[in-house]
Amino acid sequence: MLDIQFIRENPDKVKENNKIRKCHVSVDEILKLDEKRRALISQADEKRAELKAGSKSKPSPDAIKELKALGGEIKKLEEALVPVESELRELLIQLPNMTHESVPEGVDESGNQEIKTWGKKPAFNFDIKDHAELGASLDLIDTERGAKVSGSRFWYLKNDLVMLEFALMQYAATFMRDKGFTPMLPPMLVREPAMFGTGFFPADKNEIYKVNADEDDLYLIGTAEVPLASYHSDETIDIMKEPLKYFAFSSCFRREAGTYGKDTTGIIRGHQFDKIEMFVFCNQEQSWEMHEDMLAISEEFWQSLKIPYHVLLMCSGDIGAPNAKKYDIEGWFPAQNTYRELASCSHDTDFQSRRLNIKYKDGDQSKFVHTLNNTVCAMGRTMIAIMENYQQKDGSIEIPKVLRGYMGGQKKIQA
RNA sequence: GGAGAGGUGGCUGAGUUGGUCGAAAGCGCCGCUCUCGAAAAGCGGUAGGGCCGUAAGGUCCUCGUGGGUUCGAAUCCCACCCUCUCCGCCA
Repeated sequence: MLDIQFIRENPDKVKENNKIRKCHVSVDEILKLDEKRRALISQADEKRAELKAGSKSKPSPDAIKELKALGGEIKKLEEALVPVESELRELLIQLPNMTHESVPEGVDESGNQEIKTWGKKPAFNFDIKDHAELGASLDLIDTERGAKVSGSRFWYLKNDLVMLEFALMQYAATFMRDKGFTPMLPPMLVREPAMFGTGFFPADKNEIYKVNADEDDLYLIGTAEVPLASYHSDETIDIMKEPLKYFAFSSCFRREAGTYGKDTTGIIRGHQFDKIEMFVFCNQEQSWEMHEDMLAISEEFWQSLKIPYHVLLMCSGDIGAPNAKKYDIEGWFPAQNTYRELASCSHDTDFQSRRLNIKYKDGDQSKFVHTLNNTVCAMGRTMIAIMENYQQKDGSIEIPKVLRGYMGGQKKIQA
């Protein structure tokens, strides 16, 4: 959500931003409604002040007659205000965040800039398998029975792949704790305000599962970002010296509407996966540096797993509505001969904190916090990267050195 | 799921026969006085937000949330949310 005062004072900037963010909401319409709204409020306030003054002690019968009339006028103004406010709000919540100046302009993923590559892509002297083939031959993934029980895009993980996920979770959690982040296990069902506050509603509503639609107002989270961001909602937090840094494990649920036929083999895209996410509440002065720090933490993580990757600076047309700026880290997937998204590092400035009402005190000034989020480790995709990059000629999979300690010293996954 | 109690400012907690109550008191916090300094004591200040205004300031809204009754509501009515206690059930 943008500050209405900012829009009032910088309509051209907002219009320009809408253009590069592919948003078609009319800024002029917003300004018109805003003006209407303020006029109505002023009128109503004036009359209400009159009414209040007149009602202080017991008024005479004559005075009551007048006050009654006044009350009617106020009611009329209030009724006129209702549609104006709801229309204004409807438009405001559709506006994307203001784009940071360092973000390249572009219409889709073709506009993203590769700003770094790391690691040597493995050279194989044998015919490599993709992760689905490896999963089948080593009895690690059962997609057929997943579909039988729950439908398409569901699966069972089995045997050493399960143990590998537990090892990864343990490794990633320890890694983040050692970086000074507070470990969390959040609720995976949230109410509507949490979804709205983080920006998933209204923009991505059709991506979200609603539970017991008629009975409960609960939604399955698509990422731990939602409960983490909402953790401090309606609070004033103390972050002038140090930001508040958290990481959380959660399962993630996504409807994947409109992805028919996309990534249908293996476990690259499913309705449910496990992920560890980091989330930071930061003051406005330190947040841009924090964003770079978070990217650096991610890079260190992938380097420790020795997964080749590159970093993309996402363009204006390919970032989500809450983002002011975003980096993606894409890992090398040898069987697809391409990079695929492993992590997404976003700076949302005060877009979420305005909706969630999270502030901090800077001296005697009250300001909205900046929120940042970044994937630590999405288990499924990470395991694909491990399986494919670490596969051996004999069909086995080597286990990355840093994970072996969490698997009782096991070095390989083999039949 | 059944029965009951309750949600007031950073915290504790008054206020429920509707009328200068956005709200007593205490704690906490900030400032000043006293002191070489600190403590104690005394004095003063101390919620958030909208709108108008360069500002000073003015004005309105908010006592869980949303509606309603009334000239006037923290106080009355309705719906919802949350917390606590007891019973039942349960990983």
